[in-house]
Amino acid sequence: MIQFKLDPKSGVPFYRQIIDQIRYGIASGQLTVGEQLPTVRALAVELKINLNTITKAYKELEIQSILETQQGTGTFIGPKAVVIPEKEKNAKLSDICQEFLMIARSYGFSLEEVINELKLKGGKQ
Amino acid sequence: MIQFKLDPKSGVPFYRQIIDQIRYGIASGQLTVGEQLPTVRALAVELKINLNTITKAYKELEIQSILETQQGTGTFIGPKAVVIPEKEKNAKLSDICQEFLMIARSYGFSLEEVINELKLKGGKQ
Amino acid sequence: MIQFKLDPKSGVPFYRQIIDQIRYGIASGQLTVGEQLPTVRALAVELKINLNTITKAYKELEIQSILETQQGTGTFIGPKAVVIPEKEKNAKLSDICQEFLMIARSYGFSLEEVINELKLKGGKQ
Amino acid sequence: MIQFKLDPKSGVPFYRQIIDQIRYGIASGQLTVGEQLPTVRALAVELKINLNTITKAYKELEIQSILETQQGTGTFIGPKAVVIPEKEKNAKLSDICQEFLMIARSYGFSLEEVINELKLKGGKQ
DNA sequence: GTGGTCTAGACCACT
DNA sequence: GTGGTCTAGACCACA
Repeated sequence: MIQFKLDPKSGVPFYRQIIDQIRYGIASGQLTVGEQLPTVRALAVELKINLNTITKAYKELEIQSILETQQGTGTFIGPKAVVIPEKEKNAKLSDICQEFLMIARSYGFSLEEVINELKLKGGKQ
Repeated sequence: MIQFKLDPKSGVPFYRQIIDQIRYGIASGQLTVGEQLPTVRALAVELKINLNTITKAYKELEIQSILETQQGTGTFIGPKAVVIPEKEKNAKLSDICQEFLMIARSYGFSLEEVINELKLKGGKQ
Repeated sequence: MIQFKLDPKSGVPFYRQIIDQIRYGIASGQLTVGEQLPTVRALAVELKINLNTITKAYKELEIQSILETQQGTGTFIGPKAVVIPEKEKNAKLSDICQEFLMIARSYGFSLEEVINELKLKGGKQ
Repeated sequence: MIQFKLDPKSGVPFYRQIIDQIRYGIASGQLTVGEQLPTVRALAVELKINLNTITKAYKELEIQSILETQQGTGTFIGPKAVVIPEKEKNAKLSDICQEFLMIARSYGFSLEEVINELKLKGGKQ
């Protein structure tokens, strides 16, 4: 199971927050292959958002072969969910670090400051 | 002076990329107080993007008192450009680290991987 | 007798897969007029799917006069099972070929590729 | 450019028909890399369907790296649009042929009948 | 002008 | 009950 949380102030669209949390849930082992996700309706009620927004998030993950849906049955973590090609993974890591550094530096933060803050936050969880 | 580069694939809007690069230019000392920036027109031609996009970026930095526009003369780095309140700075640092960690984790990257990559990238420049 | 197989990934609904396999069983001579089909209950257990799904498939074939259900006895291949009006048959052939071509082309397959693959597969059985 | 057509009777969802037609347009050379697609609004008016339906189709193709969208600018055929891994392509060909044969046979059509019909239809276009 | 997101609500298809 | 599709309409963000 997994506890979803939405932050309306973040500027990140709801459906993307859901996608990120599911991806993180899988990567961190909270969600396991074959596990059923909350139904679109249940999650819509829980998060107090529209049903279509949940559908959109699930759909995108299905296209990416991370989720599998069976109409009339439910939505499940797909078997390929864990597999991320090493190549693609490294490229992605490089990408997001690059962008993050750019932003951090634009505020004048040094590499040390940033890493300290990350260690602080990272240690908590 | 400063060399602007735009990446259409990054998902970061053009005007924000420009803002980030100017802020970074100042923080890193490439841009100094009083220095003149390219005219909107010149930059629009150079980056092959719409004039309004540049205007929007300059305007937002002007609101933040980082740039100063003199009618008919041009746009300059303002005197307050370097000053960022300590309080605001820490909050910002926390914010961007928080979001970055969330994203990194959604791809399954560990804190160590991320920090290593950052050190690698950070050392180069 | 006939061995049913369901493919959840195909996108084709279960009840339709069952219908197709029964129709194919008849057309290929594996199922003969008067033969008894598995009970809905038995088939539901065997395929590990809901009882209603089997019922739906049988019911649709009953409407098409391909199956006959005798209360308390079971479901059988009806005597009209083999008869398909020539007109309807040609229209159907045209329909399914049309749709198949559209799909094949959307993936960039040429007519030759498709026909070769079909001959390959068709020869096996 | 490309001429879109929707068939409400086909049972195939609108957004999927659009996806198929774009894929086919690319595969057949009617749509070339970098070409701009109709705006979501324009296409919605042209096809007399809701704007969201077009958005959905474009979005799915964007996730598949077939289209690229720049907010405020438009939607374009992406550079990777033509590249389909040979492996994946063959698997797909096998898949769709398999399913097609199954259906064709369930109606009692022989391999010859089917191939003749396909040649007939395929020759026209 | 472009696309992006979200809502409310409807109806359909499948299990 | 499950998910799938579509509409009408709104408001936002970007160029």
